[in-house]
Amino acid sequence: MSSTQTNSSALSDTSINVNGESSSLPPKSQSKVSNFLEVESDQDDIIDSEEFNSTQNRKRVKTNDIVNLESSNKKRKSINGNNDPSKKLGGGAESRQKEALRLFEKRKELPFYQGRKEILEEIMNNETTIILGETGCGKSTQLPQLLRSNFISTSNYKGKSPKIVITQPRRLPAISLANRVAIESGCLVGEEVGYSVRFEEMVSRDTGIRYCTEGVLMRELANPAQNIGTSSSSSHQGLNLLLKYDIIIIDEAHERTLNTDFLCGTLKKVQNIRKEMVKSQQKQFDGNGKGKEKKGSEIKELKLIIMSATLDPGKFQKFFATGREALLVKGRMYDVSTQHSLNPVDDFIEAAARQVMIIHNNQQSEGDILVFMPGSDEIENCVDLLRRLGKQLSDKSKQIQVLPLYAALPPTAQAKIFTPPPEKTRRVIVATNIAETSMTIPGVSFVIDTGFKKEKEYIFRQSGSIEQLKKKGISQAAAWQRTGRAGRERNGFCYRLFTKEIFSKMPEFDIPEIQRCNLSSAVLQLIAMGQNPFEFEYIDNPGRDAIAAAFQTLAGLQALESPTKVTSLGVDMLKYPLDPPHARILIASFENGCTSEIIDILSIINAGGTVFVDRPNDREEASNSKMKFIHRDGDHMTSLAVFKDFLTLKSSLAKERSSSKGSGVSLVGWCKDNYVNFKTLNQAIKIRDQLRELVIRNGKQWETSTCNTSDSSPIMKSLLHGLFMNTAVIQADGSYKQTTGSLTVKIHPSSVLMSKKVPAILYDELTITSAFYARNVSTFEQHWLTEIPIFAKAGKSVAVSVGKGHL
DNA sequence: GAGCACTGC
Repeated sequence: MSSTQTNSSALSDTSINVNGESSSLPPKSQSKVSNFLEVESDQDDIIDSEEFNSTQNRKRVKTNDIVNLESSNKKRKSINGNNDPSKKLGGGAESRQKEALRLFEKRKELPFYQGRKEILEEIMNNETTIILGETGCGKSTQLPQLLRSNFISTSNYKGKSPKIVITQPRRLPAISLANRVAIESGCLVGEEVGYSVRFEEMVSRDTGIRYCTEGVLMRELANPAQNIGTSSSSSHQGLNLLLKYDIIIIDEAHERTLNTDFLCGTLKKVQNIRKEMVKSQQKQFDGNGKGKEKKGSEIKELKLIIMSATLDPGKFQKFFATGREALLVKGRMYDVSTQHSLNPVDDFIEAAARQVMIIHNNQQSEGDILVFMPGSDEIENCVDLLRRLGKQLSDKSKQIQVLPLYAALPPTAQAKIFTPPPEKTRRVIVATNIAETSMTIPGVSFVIDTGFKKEKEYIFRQSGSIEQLKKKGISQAAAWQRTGRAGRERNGFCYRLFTKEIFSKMPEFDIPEIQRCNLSSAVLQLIAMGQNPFEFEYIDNPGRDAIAAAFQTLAGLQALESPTKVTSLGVDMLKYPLDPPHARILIASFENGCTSEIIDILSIINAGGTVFVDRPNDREEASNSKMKFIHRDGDHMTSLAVFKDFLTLKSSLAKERSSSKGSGVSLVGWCKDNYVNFKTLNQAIKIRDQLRELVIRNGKQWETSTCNTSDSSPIMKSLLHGLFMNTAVIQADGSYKQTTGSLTVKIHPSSVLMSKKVPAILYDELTITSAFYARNVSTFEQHWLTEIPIFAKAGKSVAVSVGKGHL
């Protein structure tokens, strides 16, 4: 039995197929390729040739494909000669309406549109609806429009269209979907259809459909005061009831990000509170008979819609107690034949390369090859091997072009996958998980899956958490997701470098993020919302240990007055998009007079990359170049020095440009020459701007820095306020011992302090590989620790008692 | 003297 059948039969118990198609599966085709034997399809609806032709147009309006969306926007941009779709397009309202009307004909062909009646009815009749939408069914673009135009007649809305929010796990889809739906609706982005993501917002008073990232909505839930013009009744013990929205859609819920889970739990609560409020409001109106007068401030119930890929909907059904079947909407995907390795593979890099060459040499059919690897190291090895093999191909035969793809690659290298390959060349892309969900690569017909990924693991310790990046086997769900990448444009093949038996023993789903990450930020938000993290309704409980660890961190940071109440310091910490320790550092900088420098340092840390590029090939040149930036106090001050030079050059280049004097120097060029990571620093600028704005909005100043780089003590003292758990002091033998724990830690070789002997160190993170390595390290004076509350008070009992006392 | 999955506010 194929896994598809397993999957589908599981679904048939719990879902209604709204397209009215038979749920029985077509017979599977059989074929033999190389050492693979078993053949499976991961798609129920194999599209026959007639259907195949008729879907050619549909592909252009395929909704989940962000690359398609982008390219369709780009086309539009070039037609109108305008690079910003948010600005007015060349044509006026009339031409937009025309375009919308033309697109409407295409939208009607989407599976989602065809099932709209059942979908609408289910949503109207239930407070929570779960929709399982296959790739390409159009759910993310069509559902909000459908609700906006068809929900008016229901009694709740009294002639007004409902206000809708739809969340996405990632920024790019939120923006792309808003752009797409704006075009379909015949409006400009920010009018009827808008979006809000970090650093960017396009919404107005008229916006009826708002796409946003999950994090944005989570922040909104925790910040009742932030909403301008909302009455006091809109919040409930610190929880924003989101009264300005009628319907909230959680899209891509199957991804189970930390925010997916916290949103589901919190929104369920909001939904219940609003239901109670509607009831008591009704009683009040019935009592005094003045209901009509108060119509303006009338509270409405909240409708929730959970949309996910076709995975097990049982968890969501149980969690929301819908008592209803989930709606299943068929998609527009092509058939993918899946084959497993007959024997276990011992060298997956070599096996993957060999399989690439077999496909390249044997297959008649067209299409590029996508290989999934766990990490960059394996990718570079595989790319080297493939390029060597590629050189052995005869000049007459079709060639291969091999490209690596992972997040740490510079943008120019990443962009190569979107350019057409050379003539008579098959492209081979060797990628990490980035190609599983974050990036859609065009032209792929073959997937080779090693079955591995890398994942960060947290080891919670009272003395501070330890991180480990581990190579792990993937889940069955992830294997199907990878398989699906071969069937986006035509029928495809997926070769799994693991046996069918290994597959059957893989976990069915990934462990949700909430069960494997640091919860301190989320727990602080929950408490601020008046919720008890130990009693919060979780889809999957993160466990008492993880919650207790978060409590302990927060207590140490003085963010908690009691397990159910946040201190004013804690309230201040929530005002910034930073982890609690980092927020604490920022707040400490207000008193230490070094906010400008601390904002810069925090921006670099949070930019999600290294300051210096580190490639094995040019390590010596890089380390020589690094010398000129080195600050004796450690990595934080060194990063700051690089950032300051970067910013100075940036502003002088901007001045040059305005006076049209070109010096030929570029920011990117400077970064290259100095082995500095442009992507990291550029991202840091964005974060810096946002933090500066928030500091001012919260009545503080960042410009009045009183410190200079020769005396970094105010900066170090500020860092210590957030990182006191991450400190160690030197021992007689030159090793470092934790101050809050008993581990012996080493300074990571990437640190400027690596071979220095300093009395005490603080660090951003502790990782375990061949030893416990402290990364991003600075030195400080040990006696400063007495200024830190938990060290000042006798022992470390404060943090522990709050963490443990209420378990 | 070492190995760096991916997001997001």
